[in-house]
Amino acid sequence: MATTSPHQTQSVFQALADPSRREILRLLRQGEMTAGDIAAHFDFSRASLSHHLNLLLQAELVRVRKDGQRRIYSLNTSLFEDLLGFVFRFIEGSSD
Amino acid sequence: MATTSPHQTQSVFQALADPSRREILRLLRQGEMTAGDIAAHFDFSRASLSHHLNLLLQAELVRVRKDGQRRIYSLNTSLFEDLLGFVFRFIEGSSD
DNA sequence: TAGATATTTAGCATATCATCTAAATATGGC
DNA sequence: GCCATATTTAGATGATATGCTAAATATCTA
Repeated sequence: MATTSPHQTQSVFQALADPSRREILRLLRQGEMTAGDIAAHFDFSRASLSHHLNLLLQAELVRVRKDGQRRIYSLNTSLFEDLLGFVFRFIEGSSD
Repeated sequence: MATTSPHQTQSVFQALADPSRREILRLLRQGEMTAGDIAAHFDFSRASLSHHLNLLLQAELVRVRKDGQRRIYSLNTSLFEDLLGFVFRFIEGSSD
């Protein structure tokens, strides 16, 4: 696994501090999803979701690509699978 | 390593979201310290440090015991060594 | 007991965060 | 080009977080 640059440490921890964002990450562990698909799992507005996704992108925890009018989000697995898998398994006791 | 209860997940991630608190945890990896010793490493007031320490205690990331007028803080290593050691090593690239 | 030291608690100001609605941008299909 | 759909951006607002100073609590020593 690659070691990441220190400057993004804060954005990673900050991104993980919100329960909705952690839930987004958990959803994405099952595979990539459009913004709309993700939104369907939450009560808050799409604008709010977009904001959460932006923070996750900044932290490089997720990636995005365009497919027509949709944007498809996926985990940045290189960082996520190793780190977050570990975190959820041992801290939350509820990974996949 | 013991699995922890889900209810403290939020307090753990929240505690880790602040850079000063992460720095406190890093300091404590070298051994237990009094509140005053910890305070000497930071610019903010002792009242603020006390607040940070409280959040770390709530998250069960640190423990405290009394020794006379001092309070001696230490890592709750059962949670910390496994989880945070991993996090700092791979995310921050700067653990020992 | 009085005074000094170590630390926390209380109360307050300011900064940051999560969320909303409304408007903007981009794409697809007719 | 026009309209519908998918999503983001902008701007505002209430809640939460971080920091301060002052006061309270606890312990040690003379």
